[in-house]
Amino acid sequence: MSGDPRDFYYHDPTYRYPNGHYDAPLLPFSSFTDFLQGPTTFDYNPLARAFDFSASSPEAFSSFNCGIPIYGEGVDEGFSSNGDDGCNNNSYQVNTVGNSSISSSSGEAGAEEDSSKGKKGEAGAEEDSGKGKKGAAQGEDGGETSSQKQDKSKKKVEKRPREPRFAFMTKSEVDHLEDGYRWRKYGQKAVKNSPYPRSYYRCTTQKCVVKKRVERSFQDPSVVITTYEGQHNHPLPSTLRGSVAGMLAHHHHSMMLSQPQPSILPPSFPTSEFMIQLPHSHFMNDNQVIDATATSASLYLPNSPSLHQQHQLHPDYGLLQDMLTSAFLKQEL
DNA sequence: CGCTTTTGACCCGCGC
DNA sequence: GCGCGGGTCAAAAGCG
Repeated sequence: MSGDPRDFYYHDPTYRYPNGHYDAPLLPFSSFTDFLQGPTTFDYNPLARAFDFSASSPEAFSSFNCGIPIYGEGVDEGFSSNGDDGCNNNSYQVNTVGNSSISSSSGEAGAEEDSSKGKKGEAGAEEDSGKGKKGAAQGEDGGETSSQKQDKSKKKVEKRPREPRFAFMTKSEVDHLEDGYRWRKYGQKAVKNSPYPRSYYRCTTQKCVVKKRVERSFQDPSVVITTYEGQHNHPLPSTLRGSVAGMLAHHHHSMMLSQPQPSILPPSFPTSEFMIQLPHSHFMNDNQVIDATATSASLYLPNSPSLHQQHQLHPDYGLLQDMLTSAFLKQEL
């Protein structure tokens, strides 16, 4: 881990990496002590969940951030660059609410192309990706392996576009936040320039290809950066209960049924729902900070103090959604 | 016993 | 072509 200077840069939200990536903006939120009862959690699907649910864990986190990274238009490849350059090291400097400053490096590395490495194992699931080849390597059979490799290289399989990703930061003592879904960890890697590792999780539901990465910000160890990729194709596990599950499931459901503009990436996360509505340019625009407490939420626009607004928080995060939407629209004006 | 986590090896794209 | 770094695989270990 040496540091690449880039890691410490402030990334211009509008900057696009050569690969086409956008730097993602992050929206910091603060204190929902409400549910915060848990140290945990929440992370995942964004805000929505965050807002309410979480339930299970009892600790509290004082603030969380949420952001969307990317959508590339080109979906594509973008992310894959793992290389050193750009992608992974993106770091975002986010405004902070109160005094905590949050910044993260999320690397968005994304590199996942789906197919890449073959997936053999779980195979079942994805049909799609198909491409996979198995990890030949692992085996020792050289022959096949090599042939397989050739195959791959020769045919360029088109990689299927990567699922939209959604990242957000959460102040939490625990890395893995409860979000209502069941996940299985399938890998962990050291993060460049960070003492904290990044963990990779996959949704355990069959045929669901949603993945998520969890890592702790090296700049602010109290912050956990969670990146979701893909959309769940199933309801929340019934085991999770309660309102949480119910709400989430409900929400999720409706989202799936109503995806208006496919072209724009509708990530699976509730939050993304409203994010999608925002014009890119503005959305990427500077850092917006949202401060939410159990009873109210505020959106701070660093460059426009006057836009600061407060709203009552409802049990239903829909309100938050509205708040965010209107806030962004205002900013636009 | 079944599922999850751990963990080292491997794959792959990219820059040099 | 090589090395780097992110992401994934899968055998082994751990856990309830």
